[in-house]
Amino acid sequence: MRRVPAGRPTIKDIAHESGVSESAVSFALNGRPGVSEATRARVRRVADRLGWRPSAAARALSGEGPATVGLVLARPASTLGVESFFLQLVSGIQEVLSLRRFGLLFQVVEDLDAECDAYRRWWAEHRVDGVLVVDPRADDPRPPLLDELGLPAVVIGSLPPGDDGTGHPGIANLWADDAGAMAGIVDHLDALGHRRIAHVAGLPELAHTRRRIASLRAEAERRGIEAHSHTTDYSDTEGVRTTRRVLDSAAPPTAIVYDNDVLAVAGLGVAAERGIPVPVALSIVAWDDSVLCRSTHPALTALVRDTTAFGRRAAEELFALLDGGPARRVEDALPHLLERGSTASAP
Amino acid sequence: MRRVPAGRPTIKDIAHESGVSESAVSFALNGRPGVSEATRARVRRVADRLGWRPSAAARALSGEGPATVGLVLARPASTLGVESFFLQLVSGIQEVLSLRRFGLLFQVVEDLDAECDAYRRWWAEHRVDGVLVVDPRADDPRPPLLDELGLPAVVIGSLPPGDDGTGHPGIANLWADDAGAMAGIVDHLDALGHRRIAHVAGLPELAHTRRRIASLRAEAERRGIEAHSHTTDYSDTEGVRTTRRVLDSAAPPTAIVYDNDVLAVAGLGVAAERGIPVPVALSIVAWDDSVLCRSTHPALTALVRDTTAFGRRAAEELFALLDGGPARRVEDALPHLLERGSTASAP
DNA sequence: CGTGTGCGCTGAAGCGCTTGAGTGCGGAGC
DNA sequence: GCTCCGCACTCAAGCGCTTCAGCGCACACG
Repeated sequence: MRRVPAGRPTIKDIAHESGVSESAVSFALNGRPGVSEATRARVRRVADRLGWRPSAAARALSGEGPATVGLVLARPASTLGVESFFLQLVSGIQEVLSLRRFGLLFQVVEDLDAECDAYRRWWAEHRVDGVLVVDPRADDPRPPLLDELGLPAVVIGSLPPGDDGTGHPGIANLWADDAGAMAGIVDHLDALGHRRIAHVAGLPELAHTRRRIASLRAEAERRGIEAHSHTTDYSDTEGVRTTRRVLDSAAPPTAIVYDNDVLAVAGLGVAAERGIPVPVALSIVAWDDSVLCRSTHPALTALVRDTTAFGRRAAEELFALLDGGPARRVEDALPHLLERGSTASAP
Repeated sequence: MRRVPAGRPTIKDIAHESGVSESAVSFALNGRPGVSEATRARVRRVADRLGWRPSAAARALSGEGPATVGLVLARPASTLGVESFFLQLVSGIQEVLSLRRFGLLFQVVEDLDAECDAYRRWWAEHRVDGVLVVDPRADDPRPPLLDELGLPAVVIGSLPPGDDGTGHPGIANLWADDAGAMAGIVDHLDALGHRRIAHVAGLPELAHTRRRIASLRAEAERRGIEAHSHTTDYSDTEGVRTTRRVLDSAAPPTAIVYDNDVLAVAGLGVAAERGIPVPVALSIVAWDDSVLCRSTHPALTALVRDTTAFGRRAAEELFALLDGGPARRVEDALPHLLERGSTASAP
């Protein structure tokens, strides 16, 4: 019995072994016409036996593209690492990528400029076939950049109010209905009798922050509820500070909506520190569920969405784009509010 | 003025433009001898002007390696996404990788088998130069596999008790002194008068869990303190359940050490639910600091380490290995205990 | 003035794969 | 029996870069 050649086998080895040319092997293994079924089967068998895998580099060089998708997370180090959203998203993305043996090139950077640099570099170095863009924002420089580079991309998240995503024909968009979700929260709080609501929001430049703020204002106005939004940088420090300020105001809210789990937990901490009973004197809602929301006492009422599925859909959309499909604008399922122990009737 | 050629410029374009051969361009741009300084400068200028970047694929194909490092995170979906440790580690890793324009290929998988598959695939497809391995465990199949594949690797984290890391010559190790850190915690609690300590630990198969458990037992025995460890899967659910069980025992502990921030927050929630005042009646220590530990009320006393620096050192160690250095075994700085409001004298 | 030496550069091969242009051959069609 | 066609396959070029052998030239040396 012949030994498997040392090092990784190449199609040349397979060609040798099965007595056909390299091109025949290539045809056979890629399932394209030009070889008989008998030959195809034989070649496949030999390839399996030798444990052959296509060299990503060689494929990339000869036109196929590097079979890799890029993802950049632009977050200052201080806010890094606690949000549940992100790894779940990645997990979903990879479920889909792995079906086609695509890799995920991942980068964490400090700011938007660095993110754009990363895209440029990946493009210039032929490192990715396309990218997934998170945290869309107002006046976002990334869609025009990616359009210019001709790098297929899916923007994950709702676009800023007024932007319908048609400006950049090469860029697809998978959006969550932040406005609708906020309306649902206000609905719930309204039904509980809350008339003063505070909203501790995330970064003001993010599109979804703007959508939520706009939706809160509209909904509150419609119902004659008093509501104010306060943006933060998502850090616990600002979560604490903002919560304190809000509670110190002349007419403090009876309910606070937090834009993520970390902020909500920080807010709950402030309530505990002040001896304000939750939910009796104050209701708390967290946007995005996570382990955290379940761990606190009381557990937090949270807006639940299937982030893994969200990631899956984003990756599918990107594949559709890579396969030559149109850049669509797709809406994700509406998240739902899971009532736990942190919301109750207004005092 | 000549237009920049459409698409990405190649060294051929540069060669044309600057009137030398492609090989001269290659020499010039890679800083190797064989070209005059004048030519080198000229070529560099042209390359800059055209915005040239080496094609990762072409480089990879011609011997240089793909300039990419792999990292797999094997976690069941349920435990995913809340630990602060991970993204910080990645952030540190990338600070170092970016210095040499290396990319990070990242994968999240369900279990260890899938992780090994990922390594095999990356190796076969020439996708990575080396990998970083996290969560070392007892009877870990990964070092022998990577050794066999000849894939340079750095194992991040302490090896299991009894394993000195010399078994696999190609694999470096960056370890944190979990035993020493645990000793420091016991020290602190002992000084506060605690005589009954519980340890809500992580996954029993992980090496650092074993080190911590062994160290706790040794330290407690030495001081005549009663101490028990209880392993969990890191989930909040088990954190809650284990804390309840521990507090229900005949002689409940006066201090609990949690193996991560999520477990600790879950534990604090149980205390709140039962009306047990922290730290008056119960002290809580969290292993690994994070936003979470600062957000709760009271804030959690935590074992602080510089995870970003840890990541940086791991990446440096991998580069050293790729540069042909020996596979070393390096110890990271000892973490320190940051006292916050969750520890006090024993009741 | 011839030879040796090293510098600065060129030419060509090769990495593993894809792909379009052939090539040989058996069978259908007249 | 000849042409024509299409199938199954081979050949060779090319993707962008590295690298090694080699080559001409200026200069130093005897």
